[in-house]
Amino acid sequence: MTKRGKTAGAASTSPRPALSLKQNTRVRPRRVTIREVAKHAGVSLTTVSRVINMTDAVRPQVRERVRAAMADLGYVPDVIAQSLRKQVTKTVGCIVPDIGFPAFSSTIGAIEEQLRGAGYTMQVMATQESHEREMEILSLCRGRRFAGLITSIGRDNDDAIIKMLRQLPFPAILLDRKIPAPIDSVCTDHFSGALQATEYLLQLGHRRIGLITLSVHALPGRERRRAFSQAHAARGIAFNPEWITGPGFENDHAYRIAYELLSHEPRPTAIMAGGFPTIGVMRAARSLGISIPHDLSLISFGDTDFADLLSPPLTVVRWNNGEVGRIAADILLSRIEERARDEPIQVVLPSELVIRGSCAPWRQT
Amino acid sequence: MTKRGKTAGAASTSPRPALSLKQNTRVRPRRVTIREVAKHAGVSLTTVSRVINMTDAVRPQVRERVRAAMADLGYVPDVIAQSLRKQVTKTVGCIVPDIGFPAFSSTIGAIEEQLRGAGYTMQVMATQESHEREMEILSLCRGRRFAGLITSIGRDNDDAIIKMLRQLPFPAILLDRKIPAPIDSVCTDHFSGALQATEYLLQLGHRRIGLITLSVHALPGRERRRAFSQAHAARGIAFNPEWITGPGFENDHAYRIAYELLSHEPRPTAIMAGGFPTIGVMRAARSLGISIPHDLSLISFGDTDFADLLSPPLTVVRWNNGEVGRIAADILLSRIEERARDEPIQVVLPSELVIRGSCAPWRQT
DNA sequence: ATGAAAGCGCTAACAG
DNA sequence: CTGTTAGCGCTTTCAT
Repeated sequence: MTKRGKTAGAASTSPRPALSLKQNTRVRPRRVTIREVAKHAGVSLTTVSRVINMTDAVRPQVRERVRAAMADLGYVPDVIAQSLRKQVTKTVGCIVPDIGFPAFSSTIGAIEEQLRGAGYTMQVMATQESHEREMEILSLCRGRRFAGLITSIGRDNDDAIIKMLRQLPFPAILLDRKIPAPIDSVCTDHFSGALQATEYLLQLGHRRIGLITLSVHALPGRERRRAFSQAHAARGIAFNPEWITGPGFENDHAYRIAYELLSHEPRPTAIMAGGFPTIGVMRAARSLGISIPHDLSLISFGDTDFADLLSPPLTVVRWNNGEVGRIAADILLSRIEERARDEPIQVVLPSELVIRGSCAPWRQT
Repeated sequence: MTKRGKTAGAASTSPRPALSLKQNTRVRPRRVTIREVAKHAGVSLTTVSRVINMTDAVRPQVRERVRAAMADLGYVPDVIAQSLRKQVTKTVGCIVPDIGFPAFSSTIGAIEEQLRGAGYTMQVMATQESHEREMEILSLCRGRRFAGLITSIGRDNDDAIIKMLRQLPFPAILLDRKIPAPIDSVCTDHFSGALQATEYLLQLGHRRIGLITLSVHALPGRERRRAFSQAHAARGIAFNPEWITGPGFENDHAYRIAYELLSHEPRPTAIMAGGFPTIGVMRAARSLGISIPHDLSLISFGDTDFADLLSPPLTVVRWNNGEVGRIAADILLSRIEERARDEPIQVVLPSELVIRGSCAPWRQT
């Protein structure tokens, strides 16, 4: 940690440090209240409140006087006080496992944009995939009077979490998760994408396919496994359950899993892996001298900007994370503003296989 | 937008839709107040408040009674009311140009983690690089009673922004920006990284180098330009100012710039580009049949997980965005809790050249 | 060790 | 159209 302090230098010419060591302290402007604005404009609080909220007619002349007073004094209404009084906030909570993780950050970005457009702000919290943190955060949310909550909780079959979610005093919407409760959700159709991918590999002649994806505790993990099984079953092909595995979000975990998977014979001739894990697989393959796609075919769940610049260009299952966020925000907003019908809204967005260069036909062995 | 509604089904057996269309409405639990807890425990509000805040001694027996009442009723203190009363919030604002942008999201992730550890939450806002939005957001922040603000404002030489920043009623810290005001900041030493990169290229014999980076309105852009010039000057080599250009954060903008740069003779024999723009350059080079590193050397500002998996593996200037966020959060926290000395704290973190395979010696032409 | 009362800054009846 | 008044849920003197 390279810290280089830097003295302000302004008063550095004075011979001795004066008594007040605080002379450099930036004096923070005190907050101006509605009361002072009222006095300055020669009206009552109510009138000021009215011009702020445009809730009632105010004589134009007076309104301008108040506006001027607000500008003069640099008045900005205290959102905290407003929220307390109105008993509502314009803040939405957003809980994800990891903010820095690209899939989440692009979703979060879209959510923020959508919320902001509707006059809401967003508070983001990361669970770091810890159940404990998740509970902590959820209970914290209860106290925050959020207008709503958008979340991709870690596992969707956790009773304690589900209970907390149901008890929230505001609407919530799930991202890529499904729980046994009447709650809105926006999911990607990971089943269909994984099905296409598996079938493609099977068609190419692969008979030993590995699957690295989320655990069964999250919808995408379950759906991909289901698609994987179904595609195999449809052709009467058996698969090795040991080749199905679910890593966390950490980077090198996938590397180790892939290394393990690829270093025992017989090894998979093809692997399908989550976006991040794919990088681990590529690295493991390189370490082991396994060439893609000749010795190993690879499909990534999730497209990226650079996927076509890798060598070979990555074949992927593609969907739109931004769209997931945007739609989730829209639905939540409609729920908050009670524009939505009572039934839970469940949206499923498509995913598709994008064939590039990381898969090759498998010579029968 | 594929919306598939789904009826709740529970009451679907009833012959006629009953009068209450709202029967499926999830009844949101009403908020429990401190008053009810007090009544339930047979004590006064004050006592309950005391056990919440552990601010005064309460007889253990009574304390347990209150605790039980809180648990029974599912009481969670109203943070809004607490904030209003205490005149402080435990929320920090965070403003960046784009949340989905990897460099920012990893910083944001680290900030959130650090803040959460100290009991703070974070509100993120994106400016989308719009000056107007920036002003809007900044003024919104004033009203939010944030405990502090962490921001990477769009341009650091904008008087209106600087003025707003100074007038904030809470401490702020800048990320990779420097403004003429006594304000804390955490920056990466982009100068040194860019200097190493330029010198490396020059050493390899390149005499026509292009630079694609942020505008001069942001510190990194200025520092990289300065390093670029200095390295050239030190060797008495001239450079073409038209080959220095600053794109926005959008993806294909860089592609167009690079395409332009590379399609006129004489064209650069080497390009240094920001992280995202690098992808655009690679794509442009591919479109034009220019091979890297043989026909064009390439250095990226900013490392990524996949940089070594590209072909060729990307030579980059590397620094640590997470560290920037963590340190910024720490400093802000120390400022908020008034543990910091009065002088502005300016931290500069190192950057370094990581040589991989995307640069080659240039045959003299 | 506990309680009563006075607000934090603002909005929403309710009168004029 | 404008002002007076009563809180929102909580913390904090100040008494007891």
